[in-house]
Amino acid sequence: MGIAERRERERIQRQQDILNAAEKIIFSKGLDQATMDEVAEEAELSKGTLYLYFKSKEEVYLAITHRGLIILESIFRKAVGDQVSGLEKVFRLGMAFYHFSQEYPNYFNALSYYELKNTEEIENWETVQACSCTGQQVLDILIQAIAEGVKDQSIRPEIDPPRMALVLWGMTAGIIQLVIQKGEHLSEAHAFNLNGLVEESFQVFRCALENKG
Amino acid sequence: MGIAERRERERIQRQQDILNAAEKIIFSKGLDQATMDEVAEEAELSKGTLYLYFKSKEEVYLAITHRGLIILESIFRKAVGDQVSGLEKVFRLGMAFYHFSQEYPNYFNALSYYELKNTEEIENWETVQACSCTGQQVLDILIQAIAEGVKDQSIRPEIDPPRMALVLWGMTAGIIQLVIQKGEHLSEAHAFNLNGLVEESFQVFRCALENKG
DNA sequence: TAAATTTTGTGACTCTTGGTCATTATTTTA
DNA sequence: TAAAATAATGACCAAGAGTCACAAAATTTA
Repeated sequence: MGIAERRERERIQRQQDILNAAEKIIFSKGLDQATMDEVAEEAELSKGTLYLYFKSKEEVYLAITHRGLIILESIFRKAVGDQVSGLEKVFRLGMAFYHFSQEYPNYFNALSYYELKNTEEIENWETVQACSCTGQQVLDILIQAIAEGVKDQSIRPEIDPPRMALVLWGMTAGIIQLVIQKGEHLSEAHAFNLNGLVEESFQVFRCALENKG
Repeated sequence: MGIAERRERERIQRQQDILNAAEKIIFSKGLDQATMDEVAEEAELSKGTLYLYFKSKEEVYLAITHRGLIILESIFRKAVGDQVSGLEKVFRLGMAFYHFSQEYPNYFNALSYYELKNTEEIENWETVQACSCTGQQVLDILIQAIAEGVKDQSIRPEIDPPRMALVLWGMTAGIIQLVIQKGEHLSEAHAFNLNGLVEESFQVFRCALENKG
């Protein structure tokens, strides 16, 4: 019988409804200011029900983070869709990450929060696993692009794709975060034009990767 | 009369005592788990007294962050003390930052937290100003090193010191954070040796900065 | 279809904790 | 030493995360 399946579908749907409500509240007021009561009201459910679907507020936010990662993965896949050199793919991934941060700032924030958090204590949570997994898939796309670049000789042969992928990821996340978090403050304090700083900073990578052989 | 001065000294001392207690608690249990009651007990003061010296828990942590920035500034000054090329100074600053993160991981975490936070709403706080100011001084050391490098021709002439300083800062913070936060997880999951990844990643900067003219 | 059983939902309640304030203690001044 | 100013206290409050005994709804059984 398909009742169990339908139940599962409904369960997933409820979870998504709750996440939609949570996003509305959290994205508008910020994680700290948002309360579970508000989320419950927005979702037209009682607070107790939220806790039937999520272990805690933390897990709700983690689930939202996972949504962000899914979106990022899809964006990354599109970014490497064209038939271009590995090196070019790496740059497109960098730009894609930046555009993601511009188009979905709230998801980007969630991601930064997640990367700052120590998830060791809660590593057994389903949602942490999911984030970990999707995060790895996203990283794999970058590793793959670098590996292709090494193969097609657009990227220097001595580059180790997994290691370089981590380096690029960390650095790109770092510079984007700097720009979007401290951007306003820096630009008004020093009449600093931050436009293009991210794009510009990708040039730093170019000569590190490019094969001039 | 020197009573006002002595009072001011005592006030500063109390603040420092409170911060010492707060560090003990927060650094051992983490910011979220640490309570103001515990801090008060550790400081052998009543909770109310804490609030005579700090506006909130947030400000206590911000003051701790400021301590970290002061330490970092001192480390940075030492790092550029020798008579070496500007380019070399930039690398020494990168390594100094990394060593700081290893020697004072709790202060580094505080810094990451601070850089993630949106301090716009509380920009008028004394402590935020202090962090902002010391943070700028730290950045100035880097800007100065780059500028020296441009002058002594160890760094390419078309590099704009303030912009490149931001890029290097963001990227370095990003890669260090990646390594220390996700390091354990990544290394056990993929038999990944993260040793030297930071040093290695500084090589990315080398060809971006180095003047081959 | 009606009763029994299982699943899902509820909201009043508890408990923790950041922050306050009327009161008390100490120090300085007159 | 009395009055005034300053510092410290801890009982108290409010807010919000998370719980649980109970209720409603859906499903199964008879």
